[in-house]
Amino acid sequence: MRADAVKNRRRILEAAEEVFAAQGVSVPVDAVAEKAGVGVGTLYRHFPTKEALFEAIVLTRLEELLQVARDAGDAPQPGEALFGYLQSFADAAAMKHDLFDALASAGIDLKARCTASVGELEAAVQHLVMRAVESGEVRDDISAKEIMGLIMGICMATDRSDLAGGCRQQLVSVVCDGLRPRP
Amino acid sequence: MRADAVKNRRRILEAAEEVFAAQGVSVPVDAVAEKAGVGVGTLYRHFPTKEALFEAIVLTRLEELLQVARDAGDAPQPGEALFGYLQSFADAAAMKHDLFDALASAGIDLKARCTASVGELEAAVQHLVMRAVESGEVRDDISAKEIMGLIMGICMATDRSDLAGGCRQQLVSVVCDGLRPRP
DNA sequence: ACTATAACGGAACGAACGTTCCGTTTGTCA
DNA sequence: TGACAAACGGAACGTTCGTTCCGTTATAGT
Repeated sequence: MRADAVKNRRRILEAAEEVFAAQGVSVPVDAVAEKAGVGVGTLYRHFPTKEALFEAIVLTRLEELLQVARDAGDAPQPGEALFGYLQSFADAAAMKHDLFDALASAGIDLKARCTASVGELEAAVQHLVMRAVESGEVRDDISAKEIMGLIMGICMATDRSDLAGGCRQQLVSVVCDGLRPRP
Repeated sequence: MRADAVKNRRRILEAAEEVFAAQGVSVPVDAVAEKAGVGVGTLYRHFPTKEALFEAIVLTRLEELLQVARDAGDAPQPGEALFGYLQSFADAAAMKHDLFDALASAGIDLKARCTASVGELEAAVQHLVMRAVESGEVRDDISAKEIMGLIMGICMATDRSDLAGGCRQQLVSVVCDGLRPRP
């Protein structure tokens, strides 16, 4: 591979990461190319479709979240592990619009690899939930999918309204309190 | 106004209500026109822009929700009133994609009238919250706007197609439990 | 240095969608 | 019933955006 090719590929990835995170994946491809300082033709030679580029970025994000979830999987206090994870999940989703888009539309029009990764993430969260339920710290009538949906909705609401950033943590904590078993 | 004009206007509104509810407001205008059995030109004579049509539908939905909120405003048991309202809100949003869209993008690109209606709705919810807080059934460190954020979360979670309808009640109960004062 | 070719840039293409325009139809009133 | 205006339908326009194409430029091996 030629030297300028590797350099451009890296620059495209960096630009896409930045632009997608800031404005979501609906941003035009041209904006990514411009940010990277290359022509659209160059971008398309490295990534055959916009969705391929999208996948390259989002998959790494999902992997990061997955890793965090798995790291929390064996923590000594399952309840705290879950609740802490949900906070960092919310923080990540709020900062990265692309991640938010990916999770929000999972299963609608996303390519198979993204859907699969979202599934893995759900499975990892499900594991956190199960452990928390077994330890008696979380009610047993709720699924990982539902919890993730709630958190995503909170991110959406705090993202798109004039709510102060700090209140996101409070909203997540409300949900966490609601997840505890009824006395 | 001519007889066929009245008839067509009504048919357009009915079609838009149906189509927007089922598929969200991003559905092409042509789809609404076809559903109504009229040409796009006719649609545009009755509603000068797509957004005008969108407003006409969504505003009535917001009015309905506002009415329900106000009806619950004087209920004898403030806590149950709030929790019951959250449930019906979630039920309504789950069925109506347009409502979800409207709330999701409130304050971004919505016309002033929609934003105003959302504000009214917030005020009505604020009243419900205040009464519930005063009666000691709901924690006092949460605002109506934040509650709306939680509602958004429920809407989003229930909007996702692969969740069964019954789990919506569980999600609402999680949020409601989280809203109760800490023991 | 020279050439073969990999890679580049960006104009151009096509599809989707909101909106407009105008020839045709239809309701209404004398 | 006849004529006029109101209303209709849908082809066409402009814009946005993903994608392709090709003439130009830069690289790497000899």
